[in-house]
Amino acid sequence: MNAAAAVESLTRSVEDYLKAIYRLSPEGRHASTSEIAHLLELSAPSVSGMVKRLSELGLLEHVPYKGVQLTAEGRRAALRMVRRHRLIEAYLVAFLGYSWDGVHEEAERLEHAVSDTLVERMAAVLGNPTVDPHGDPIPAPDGSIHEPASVPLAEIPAGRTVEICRVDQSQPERLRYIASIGLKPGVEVRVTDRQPFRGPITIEAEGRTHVIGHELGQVLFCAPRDDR
Amino acid sequence: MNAAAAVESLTRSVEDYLKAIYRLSPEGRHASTSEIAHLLELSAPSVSGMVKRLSELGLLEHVPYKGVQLTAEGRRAALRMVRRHRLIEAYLVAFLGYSWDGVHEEAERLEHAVSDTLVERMAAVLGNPTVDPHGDPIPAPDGSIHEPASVPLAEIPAGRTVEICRVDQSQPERLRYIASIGLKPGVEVRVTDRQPFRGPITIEAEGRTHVIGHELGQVLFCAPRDDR
DNA sequence: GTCCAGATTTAGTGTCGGCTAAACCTGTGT
DNA sequence: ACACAGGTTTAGCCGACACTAAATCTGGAC
Repeated sequence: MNAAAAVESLTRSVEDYLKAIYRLSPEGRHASTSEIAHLLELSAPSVSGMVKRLSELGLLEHVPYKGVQLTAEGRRAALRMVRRHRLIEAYLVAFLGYSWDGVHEEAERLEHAVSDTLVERMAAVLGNPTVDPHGDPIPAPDGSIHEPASVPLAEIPAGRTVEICRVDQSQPERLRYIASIGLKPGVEVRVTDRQPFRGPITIEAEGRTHVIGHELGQVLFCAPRDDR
Repeated sequence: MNAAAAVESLTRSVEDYLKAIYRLSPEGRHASTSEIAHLLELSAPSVSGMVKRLSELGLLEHVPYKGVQLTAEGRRAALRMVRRHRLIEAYLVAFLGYSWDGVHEEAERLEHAVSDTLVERMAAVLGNPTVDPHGDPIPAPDGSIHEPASVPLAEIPAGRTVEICRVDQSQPERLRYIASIGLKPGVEVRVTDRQPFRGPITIEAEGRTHVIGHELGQVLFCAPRDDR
């Protein structure tokens, strides 16, 4: 409705909503009120109210009782936050001794406070990386992003060797466990055994053998490879 | 009145008020409502209201119509913010290419977002500095701070050589000018001439001669020295 | 001692962004 | 075809913090 809501000068809250909606509505799907509420740990009515305000600001499209979608404007703002978040994570891991399974919270607060200048300087000293420490792609300053194809480790047949390229970070405890056994993006993994019916998966990584549950296998993503 | 208002979990606003009051009330003096309002660029009634809330929180002592003073609790919180601010400035200058005359704003936002952990890591990689890029002392984590004695350049008699140890950063334009002619903490300066009646001061620094107004001479502070 | 200018506080409002309780849709099962 | 469960929205509320206008205090001039 309203024209250009300056992408800077959005509230901390608004930025969080946009990021959440971006995560929940890939490929033009709709994000529901309750999904957003759950992700942000807010009540459904609070979300309903904010959704109304944001759609009046022109940042999203609201179909009552169906859900919301980002407008181009909203998407730009969301991607800007994603870029910030992932670059901050990368920076903290590279230069300030953070472990890749624990940076999330710090980045969550910093992403609302840094200037564009600072973000770009961090990007520069990092050598303009294209993925963050969890293997998630970092959107370019212009908002372009390409999600490299990947398949969950749980779907790799026994006998294959793959490289972990991404780790789902939505469950912190799992993230910590994965980190504790040395699995992280870049590591080579050989699937030595896979039990049926969502059974345990046996893998070899860096010379050590681990048996992990099917659940964990759905949180680790590998680059699909044509070799052996 | 109230017991322990956790020093963490203060609002951005509250943190700004405490910092301002700390600056305005050295040595147990009182900060007036209008001074605070002016420094924070708020209306006097806004300050009055916040002062009431903060004194109910036990962070400051309010004597109506006279002014406010920090309590021990408030002082701790304020010093925590000052430490954050100055360490962030030092970090940005040292590692991210900021100039010492332009870091202030960035630090102003970041100081509210960083965790204690991050601040201490920045301090560590900096080698636990005791002064920031403007020469202002950085409070220790326990809140202790020692303001080294210093005198304005404007009061140094002609003929003396001194080292600049601190620069008042309250006027950004002056700060920029000072930086542009190469004057900064650590630089040696010889006062070659000083005109009476708040007249211009002639100095030599790093082989170059500058004539600066008395005003600028009050913004640059030097370590008092017993030598020549 | 009184008066007045200027500082301070109180009164009353507004916005942002949360909440709960209640009303309302919508789609599924029978 | 309809009822009902569960998700969604509306209504009404609250707290933090800003504002302006009005009332109030305080200290200095005379």
